[in-house]
Amino acid sequence: MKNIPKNVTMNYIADVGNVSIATVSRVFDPATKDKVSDKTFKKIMKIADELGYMPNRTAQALSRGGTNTVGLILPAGSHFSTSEFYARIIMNTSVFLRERNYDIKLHILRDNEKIDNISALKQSLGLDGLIMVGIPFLSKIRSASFSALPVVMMNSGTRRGITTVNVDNIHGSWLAASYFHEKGHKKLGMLTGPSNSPDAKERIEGFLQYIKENKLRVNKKWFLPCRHGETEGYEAGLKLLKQRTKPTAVFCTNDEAAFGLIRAAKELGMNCPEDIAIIGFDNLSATQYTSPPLTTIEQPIIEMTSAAVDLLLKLIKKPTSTTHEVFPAKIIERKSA
Amino acid sequence: MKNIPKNVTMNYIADVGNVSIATVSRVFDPATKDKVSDKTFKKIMKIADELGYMPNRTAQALSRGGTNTVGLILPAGSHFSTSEFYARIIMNTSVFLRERNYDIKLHILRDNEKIDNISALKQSLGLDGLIMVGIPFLSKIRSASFSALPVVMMNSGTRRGITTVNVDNIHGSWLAASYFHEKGHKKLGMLTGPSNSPDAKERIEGFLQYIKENKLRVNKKWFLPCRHGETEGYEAGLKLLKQRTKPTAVFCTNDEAAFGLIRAAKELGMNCPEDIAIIGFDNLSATQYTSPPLTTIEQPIIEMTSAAVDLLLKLIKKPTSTTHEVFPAKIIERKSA
DNA sequence: CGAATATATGTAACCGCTTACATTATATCA
DNA sequence: TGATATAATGTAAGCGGTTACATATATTCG
Repeated sequence: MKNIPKNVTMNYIADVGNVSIATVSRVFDPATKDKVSDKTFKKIMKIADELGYMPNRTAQALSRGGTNTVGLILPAGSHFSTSEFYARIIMNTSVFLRERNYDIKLHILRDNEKIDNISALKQSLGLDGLIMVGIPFLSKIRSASFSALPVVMMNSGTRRGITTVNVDNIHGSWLAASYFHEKGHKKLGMLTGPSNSPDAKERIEGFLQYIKENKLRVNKKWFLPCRHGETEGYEAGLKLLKQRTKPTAVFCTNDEAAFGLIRAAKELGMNCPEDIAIIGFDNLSATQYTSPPLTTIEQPIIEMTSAAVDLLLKLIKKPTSTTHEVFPAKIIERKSA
Repeated sequence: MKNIPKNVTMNYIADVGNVSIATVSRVFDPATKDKVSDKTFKKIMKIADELGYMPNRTAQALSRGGTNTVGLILPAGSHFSTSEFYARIIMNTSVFLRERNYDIKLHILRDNEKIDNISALKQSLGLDGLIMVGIPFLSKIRSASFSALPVVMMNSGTRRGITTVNVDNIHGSWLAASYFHEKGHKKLGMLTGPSNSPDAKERIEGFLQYIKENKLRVNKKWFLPCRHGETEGYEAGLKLLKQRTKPTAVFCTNDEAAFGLIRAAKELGMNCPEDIAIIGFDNLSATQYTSPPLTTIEQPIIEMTSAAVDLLLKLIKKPTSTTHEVFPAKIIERKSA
């Protein structure tokens, strides 16, 4: 018996089995394995088994011109390392892709990293397609290069020529305003989120829309930007609530900011929801634990992720026209408003 | 001007630039780019820029015999999709690897997926190395095949021949018991976690160790297993606290179970920490929001992740002897104990 | 100025697999 | 049984890079 090489390759299996490399290749490709005689198939499988052989993915990828792996691009950010929202997306995407026999490469953008060439990024990472989450508008990207690529953007707004998946931010925040109003609030404020977030932008829009529809007064001082973290929410909250005249109800573009706002209110001796009503966005698991538990707007992450994956795989198989899917937001009623 | 092919390859760049493919290759390899004349370098760079060329990772990987990507293997689990602990590990690993110019492939184990051949997994996924987190002992793995591979296991216990990174579970839970005892508690109980978790096992051990050292009574009925989720903690908590005689202090192998326990206690009309003291493990961010805020044991995730990455890359470069790193656990004092 | 040395570039084999096409073995049928 | 269809296997050219080695060009110096 020859001595086993460090890397068992298809070639080696072919040698041992006394068949050609093509035959071995056929054995390992589900699409062609029935072109091989039963006897040969079993023989090769046995050898491979004993030698612990599996086809080399890299070589397959090069040869087939596809890697069967998809990139998940996420923005970095200080608050990021703990954000449950992104974590859920990662987990779900990973699981869904796995079910469809795709691998997932995680690519967290560095703080100042620009993406000016999606195509190169995809190529350089050895990817078949990309799912980008929460990426602010990328000015440098020629949409031309874009539309040809299998890319779907989640929670990044809607853009022509790009397949997108979004929650209905407008209606979601409209819901929040409406909820406040029904409870009798007339002075509505907002922690408006990071200025470059597409999601945040739409959430402001929906909130204002309700306000206008119902002829409520809007006070610009009650609309404060704030990054999506607890600390940031706390600081913005302090600023917001220390004002002479202040809102009686505040909507936050995400839950973490709302957590901070709750802390700020508490610190200023205000009671929630009596003195100040609060609604968040995302329905993170911690919303159940705060005092009071946080009323919030939920986005159907599982459905959205699943859709993103399906759309992407469809695009990979055949570049079709672009789609925009929008999923309903839902208010989760707890005790903070 | 020739028409640009759909896939710009090195060959094409070479053609356009009127140099050999080898030269282009040199230009793009940081290690060899100074072997190219300045003039040529700039010329090629300019062309590549205009054509949006980047070397194909897959081809590089095949040729170089390394993919520059590392796999992160995580267990699945129902509670999983929300577990912040794993999310943090994922984020940190991703960032650290990125800094070192490695990519990360996420591989979430299916519910009943066995890993019986690490080597094949690595090969088949096109990976240079593996970081495995929270994987219970894998009987089928021949440790032989193991030790030769660049693998580091995190939070999976310590095993000969495998490089591991762990928090000091024993001391951490010893700390919890000691904290209870100092507060005057003598009747100590535990939600002992999933039966197959290496972490949980050690946490039980450390807790019992303190109990024995201090000659406290141990009541087996106060030690209940429970998977690491809020619901599971709630259910186990109910069972635990409905007993005739019950503990006055309960240590949970993770925070989420502790959250459930808090809920169960509340539901049974017990006050925390007066009637029942509770300590968790992990210091999830939600620990600050519960009522009362949860006292917990923290593991230095960032340091641990960073160590795991460093150890792995070292192993990839040169298979050395295996290491076992253990990081200190720390008690984070809040209001629940 | 020509030989020796250093620098820049080119040639071609190889990485491990896929696949169109060619070839050979086996089955079918008048 | 020989011609022909069918099934099984083999041959070899890629896929897009890397790199040892060969070659050509530039520099240095007695």
